[in-house]
Amino acid sequence: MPELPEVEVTRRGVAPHLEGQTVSAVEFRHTGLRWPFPLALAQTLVGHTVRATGRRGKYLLIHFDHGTLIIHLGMSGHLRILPPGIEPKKHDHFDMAIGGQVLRMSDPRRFGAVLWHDAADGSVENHLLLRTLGVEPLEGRFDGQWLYRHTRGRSAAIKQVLLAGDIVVGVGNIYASESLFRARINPRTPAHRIGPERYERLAQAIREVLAAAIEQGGSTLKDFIAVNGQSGYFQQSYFVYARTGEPCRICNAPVRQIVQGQRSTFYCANCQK
DNA sequence: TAATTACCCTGGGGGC
DNA sequence: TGCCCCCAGGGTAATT
Repeated sequence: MPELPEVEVTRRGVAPHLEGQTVSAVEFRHTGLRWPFPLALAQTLVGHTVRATGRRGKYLLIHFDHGTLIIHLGMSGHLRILPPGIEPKKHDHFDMAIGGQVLRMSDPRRFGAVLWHDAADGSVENHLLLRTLGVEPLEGRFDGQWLYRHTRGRSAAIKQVLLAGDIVVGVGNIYASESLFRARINPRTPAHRIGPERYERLAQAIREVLAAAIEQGGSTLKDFIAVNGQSGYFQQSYFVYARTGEPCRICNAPVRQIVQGQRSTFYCANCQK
């Protein structure tokens, strides 16, 4: 399932095929994903040129002069760049013909989204879905102090506070478990009970885990296929995620699985206090 | 008012 | 073969 590294790997994969190229056609094969597709998107995009690509959290941004196409991959979505004329398959919901190729979005579980933000409505950062997002974890502003300051009023478990996305974005279920393991913090610890030193370890762990996943091409589990059709392989380096009962790679104690906020959490009770 | 919790959407995969 | 249940991200509504 795409998390921040997969979205960033996807962005880097599609960017050279989109930037500076002009849209020649847009096609939808479904009424919508999480939300209905934007009305008249073909009229909005055809004839316009992609100026740049970007990313905010797990939202992929395709910038035009007159607005931004916002794409979220949900939990099973992926983008591919294809030559024209390839027959769409069952879950291929959205095509954008551009520069002699086709950007195709596939999303079996349809939790993803394709949205349009018009430049007349101001910066895309003001979009309803983007304006409440926390800081980017790979940006300079994000560090242990940032985590410490923004968790003073938060009594919920640190794992769930990370997932909420209002303090730091892009730390999904997999990377939250992995980062907490590396920082040696028990995922059930109330966020406001963690001090500056441990938050510094956590911030560093989050940066390292995400950067390593991007470097390695993103995780795959079952659903992620990179833009060139190759799978990433970060899952080979998991310390705890999906390793219930297997020995901790540090101390050999069995990895535990608990449920927090209806999500599975994996941790080592011996290493994480 | 803000934080937290519960629920919901979908469909692949595993277990029986 | 077919049925049922679980799981996932994250928005929204309900509750604390």
